Amino acid sequence: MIRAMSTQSSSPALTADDHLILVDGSTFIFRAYHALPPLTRKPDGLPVGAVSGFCNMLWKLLQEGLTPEEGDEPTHFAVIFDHSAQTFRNEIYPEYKAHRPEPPEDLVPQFGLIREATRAFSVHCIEQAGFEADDLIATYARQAAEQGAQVTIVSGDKDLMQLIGPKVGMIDTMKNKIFGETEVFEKFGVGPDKVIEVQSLAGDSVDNVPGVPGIGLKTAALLINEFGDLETLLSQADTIKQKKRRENLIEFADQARVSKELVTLKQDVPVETPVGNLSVTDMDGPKAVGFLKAMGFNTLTKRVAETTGADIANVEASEFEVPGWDVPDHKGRMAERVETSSGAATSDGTPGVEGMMVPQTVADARAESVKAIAIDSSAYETVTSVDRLKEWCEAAFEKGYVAFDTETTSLNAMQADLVGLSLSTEPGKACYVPLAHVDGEGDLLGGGGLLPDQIPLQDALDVLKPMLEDASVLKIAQNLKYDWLVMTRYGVDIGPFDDTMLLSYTVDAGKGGNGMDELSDRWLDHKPIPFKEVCGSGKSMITFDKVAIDKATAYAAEDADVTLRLWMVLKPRLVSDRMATVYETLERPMVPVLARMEKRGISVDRQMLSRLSGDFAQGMAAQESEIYELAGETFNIGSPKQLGDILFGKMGLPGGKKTKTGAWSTSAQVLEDLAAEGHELPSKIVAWRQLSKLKSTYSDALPGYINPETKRVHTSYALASTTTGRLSSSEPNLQNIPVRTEAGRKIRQAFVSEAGHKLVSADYSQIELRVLAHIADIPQLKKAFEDGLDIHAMTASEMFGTPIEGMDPMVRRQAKAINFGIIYGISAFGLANQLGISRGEAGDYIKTYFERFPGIKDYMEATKKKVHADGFVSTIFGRKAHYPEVNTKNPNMRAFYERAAINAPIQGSAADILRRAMVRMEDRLNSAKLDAQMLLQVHDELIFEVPDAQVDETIPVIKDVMENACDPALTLSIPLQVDARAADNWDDAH
DNA sequence: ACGGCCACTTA
DNA sequence: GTAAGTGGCCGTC
Repeated sequence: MIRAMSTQSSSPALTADDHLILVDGSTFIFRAYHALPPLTRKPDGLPVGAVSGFCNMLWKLLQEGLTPEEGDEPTHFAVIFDHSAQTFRNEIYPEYKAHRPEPPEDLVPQFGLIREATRAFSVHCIEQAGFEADDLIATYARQAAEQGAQVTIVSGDKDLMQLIGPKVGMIDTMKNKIFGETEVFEKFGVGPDKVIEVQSLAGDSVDNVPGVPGIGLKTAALLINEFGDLETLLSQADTIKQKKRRENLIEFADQARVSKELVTLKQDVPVETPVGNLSVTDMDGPKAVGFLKAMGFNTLTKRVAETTGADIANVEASEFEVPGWDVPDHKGRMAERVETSSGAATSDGTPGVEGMMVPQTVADARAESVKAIAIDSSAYETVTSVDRLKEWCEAAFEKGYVAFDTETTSLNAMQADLVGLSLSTEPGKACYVPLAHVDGEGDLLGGGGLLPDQIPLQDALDVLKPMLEDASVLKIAQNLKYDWLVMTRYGVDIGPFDDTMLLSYTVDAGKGGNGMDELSDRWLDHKPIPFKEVCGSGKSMITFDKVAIDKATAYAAEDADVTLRLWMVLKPRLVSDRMATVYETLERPMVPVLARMEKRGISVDRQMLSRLSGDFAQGMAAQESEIYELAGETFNIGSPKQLGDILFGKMGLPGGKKTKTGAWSTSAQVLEDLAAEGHELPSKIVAWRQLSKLKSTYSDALPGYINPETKRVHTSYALASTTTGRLSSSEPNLQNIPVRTEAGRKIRQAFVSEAGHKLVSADYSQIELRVLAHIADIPQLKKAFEDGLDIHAMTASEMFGTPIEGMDPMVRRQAKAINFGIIYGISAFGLANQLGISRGEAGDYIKTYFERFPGIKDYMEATKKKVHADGFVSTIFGRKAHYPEVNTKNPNMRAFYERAAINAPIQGSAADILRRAMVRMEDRLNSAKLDAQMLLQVHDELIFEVPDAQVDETIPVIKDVMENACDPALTLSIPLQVDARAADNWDDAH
């Protein structure tokens, strides 16, 4: 039942019985935009997230009023908007709000829609040229209060707090917070009547109100409480004891006066609509329903229809134009059109000449506006007081987002100590908070004492932690996994967040690197200060804590500034390129998952590795003496050049392949061919090299990665380093631990579980071939997987007509090589090499294969066609892999990119599936009350550490998550199969 | 000290 | 034939 709304005739005067509600539309729009997940209208991708938030808020307000109590229903109601950026304040102070970036591109079309929404709900929609919404609110509030009516301002904007009084209240419906004198006092340290005095001293970084340097909210309140008001303070400034404060108050007195004008809301705007005309009117049900229907807000449409009695079926969705939004289905593809215009996209991802002729992409437009504000690394603030740090956090809360970066003593996050951190809330405005800088000069004299003017670490963390963990502030970082790992060691659990590296990777994988310096150059035409310019490089490199604080500020704050700008440029591309789901399901949630895996690490048996190194050395020594004897001299076996001279020069053996540089190749393949001809030396070289590799890369190197504190090895996973969506692992790479040879498996045996635990390895069986069967839709392959057959034997049987039972292993081996070849984008050349057959024979095999499985050929041709036309290919979950140079004229390169493009959807889809499993795994284990810990990922395998007693219970859960990882987004036409085993070491579990 | 090349390891 | 990372050698700076 709709609340009684009097349609009283507009009267110029209000009475004590009246209640005026003034909704601050502008700040609400921004809050709704940032607080709510992005939402787009179904048919055309029109962004409507903020509109939805606004409508829900307005409806709730109209339905329920401000509080559950009766009697405060409004008699007058209006939503007030800002009209334009330029106001009388810019005449007083041109820099006012100058640092404010352009609104996000996907918010722009929503401004008009929200005004439409207001009118659709039959609510007065007020705006006036030359005045901010705040001034209109101030004027209406004063007029209504003077006439004795009650006024409630709906806003979270602190600038409106100066209006609070006996008749004027303020409420923040989004945070469900009522602002009274107490809250004002908490915020400003003074009552509402003195708020402007305090603001004019403290200034406002968000609106770029200058204030007086060195005076923050705390000091300002102190001074105003002592002197009463700004003018009294300024006239008696010479009596202030603190030298710097006194000087600043005298020097910047006029700046304070200008600030006061800026923050004082104008209460005498010649309003075009008199306050008496703002009376509440009955809602026009069909009108509201028509609008909501057009927006596609099904739930709210239904609710409003029920309440107003409008008949949904009989109401047409209203029609209106959205400036800046083209014909449906056009806009969403603009970004791709830039790419598809042949030759338009250059390798660095920027549109070429033709790109200028099509509508600019959202990101391009945003890049232009972000670039317009200069990057000046000398203009950043060094935060040295807790008060200033609090103000920066306040700014982050105000904005709802903040760019964030840590500076540490090491590139290795697991052993990096925090040195400082930087924040940025708007382009051009960033700060650095030094925390642990030491004297860099005196290290020879045993110096290294903590430098002065740094906030004690714990004090800073106490201020930062609530903000970094608050759900209403989006933390923006470049490669957040690093900062997450650092901060977690200081007890801070960062969230929610965006990662600019992952944003770039999501939309541009394959177009180039995703490092900050490269992205900055690509999108902002700006080269940030290189790290080596601050810390040096190589042997003379210093740790960041030894860097002078002013230099550190320039470098670190610039990183935060650049990160924020990159976010502003890249985030809209999720919408324009329709990649939001990929980012939100396959990229962003991987950050905490991988961070926890890295943090856990895995245990390796140091003594076992040490023994192995000894064994390998012995084996190598035995080979060495025989090699020298056969060669007739000693030489460096590890030098391909010297080895080539011996083999192909001195000994006169026939050379096989040549390397890229023209030298005779000494690859294992060549040496094995020579061995097959009866030569003794080459096979010994091969054996020596294998031992040498095992020793240097694994048994010698791995112990050096054991973290002294945790006694475990912590690899680092790169989320954004492959074109296909696979992860990579480094320092150490735990994705290439030997498994093929007996000697190699000894290394794997050194990866062990803790006492009382087992290692569980769970791997997908033939996941890439299964994905291929699904994508290319091959009936025989799908049937074979459904029936659980030996896929390679089935392939051989299909190709050569031999029965599966009693099949020659060599025939199966050939079919297996062909299956793998298909995944790799097969060529006769490659297959011939792999199988040691002629190019002609290999070509015949491929021909036969294509005849038996014509769908494979179709898939390959379609993929090649697509990559040439679009410059990218996609996985089954929509991840893109770009090949910007696929149209090169060099036939070899062209074929190479084509093979890569054929492989990418297969490899990438498998990678997506495992990512989905990983994102869900921890929750599923937790809710099953299992203590299994996910430790490693190796492309088709996950390794867990599981308490002995829980192994049997855990394995089915792991298998279930992995085998059903595609649900509910997608149903594969083949089953996924996971094999899992438990053992005390990785080799036995595998 | 750095980077390219070659070799070897994995999925 | 796809996708990665690391270590030793060796020429260049």
